[in-house]
Amino acid sequence: MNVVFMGTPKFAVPTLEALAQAGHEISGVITQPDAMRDRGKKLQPTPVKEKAVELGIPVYQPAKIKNNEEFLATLKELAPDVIVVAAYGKILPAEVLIIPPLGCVNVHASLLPKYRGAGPIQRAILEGEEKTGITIMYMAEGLDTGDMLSKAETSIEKKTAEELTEELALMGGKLLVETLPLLESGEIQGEVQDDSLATYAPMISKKDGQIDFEKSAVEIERQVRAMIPWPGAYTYYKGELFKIWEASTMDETGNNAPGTVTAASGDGIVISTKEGSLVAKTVQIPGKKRVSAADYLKGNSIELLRVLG
RNA sequence: CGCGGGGUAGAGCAGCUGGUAGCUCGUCGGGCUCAUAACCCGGAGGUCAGGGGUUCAAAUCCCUUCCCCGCAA
Repeated sequence: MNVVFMGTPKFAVPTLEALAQAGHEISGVITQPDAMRDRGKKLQPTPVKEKAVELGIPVYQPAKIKNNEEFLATLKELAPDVIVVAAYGKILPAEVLIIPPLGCVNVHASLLPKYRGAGPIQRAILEGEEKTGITIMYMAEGLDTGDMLSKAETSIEKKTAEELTEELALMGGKLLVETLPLLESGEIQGEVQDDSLATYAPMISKKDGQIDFEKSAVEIERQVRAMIPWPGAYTYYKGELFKIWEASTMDETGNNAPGTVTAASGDGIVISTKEGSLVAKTVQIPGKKRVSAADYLKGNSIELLRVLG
């Protein structure tokens, strides 16, 4: 099939690869414009652009999609049978959605209708879901509201958002190439989403990483996993940023105020919470690398009974 | 050239108002102990990221290269 692919971050790359590997003719790749991504450096291409260039596919990076006649014309010229979208980063207007005969198909990282939106993976972890997955769906004008075509599941367990993203990305590419032929032959039809079950997963922001020790240790541990690789779960120790990259929980709540450091050893830095205690296993302070609690304590002292936050 | 922190023994850090380097952990040897990831004694281990400069003398001051990281995006 003649496919136009739209995607931006790392998550979208395996889908692009899967499409190419499945032998589809990818006439164009649309991705976000290059932007300043790293410190000090200059413009950086998106992961999808890098892969597209590697595959020798023409790349388009329109600054905007809406009311962009030139882009619309280009898209029509590419004459895709279907447009595949994976974490592109912008809402597609109706005039784009109607271009491909087979429609626009989205690879979404949740089991819709739950977790519509830009942060489905992290939100599923935060909420303590046992499983999540991939939904391949038609795109509609609403946010992730289109009819569903296929799904695949995986368990969350103690995975981090980074691990889940990688896993789901691969899963998404696989499921997509399995779904496309069925779509082309008309063997499957979209299943309408039950809006009453829908939840919204807003994009993760820096602030989502701030730890609130008034929550339970279990919730905070989920937050730690959900904030990997970005922005990282953090609190403050003596006014300085203190990130926790890996943690476990203990049942003991104790009598200390939430956020109090109650113990520090090679096994971890124990912090009391509203319910249970959090044991920080891997931490990081500004300008330094992530280190195990044991390594951290070799050269840094931690004041017991100090309250973090 | 977005702002900033940092590269010192295997690991994590101190020293940085210049005079050949120190702490904690680990490691090796010994001692104590019923016993120990405990304690005591002793030892090994460092071109102080690379290059250049200032100086009688630089980890410490100046210039530069490489690498790591926090913030901001």
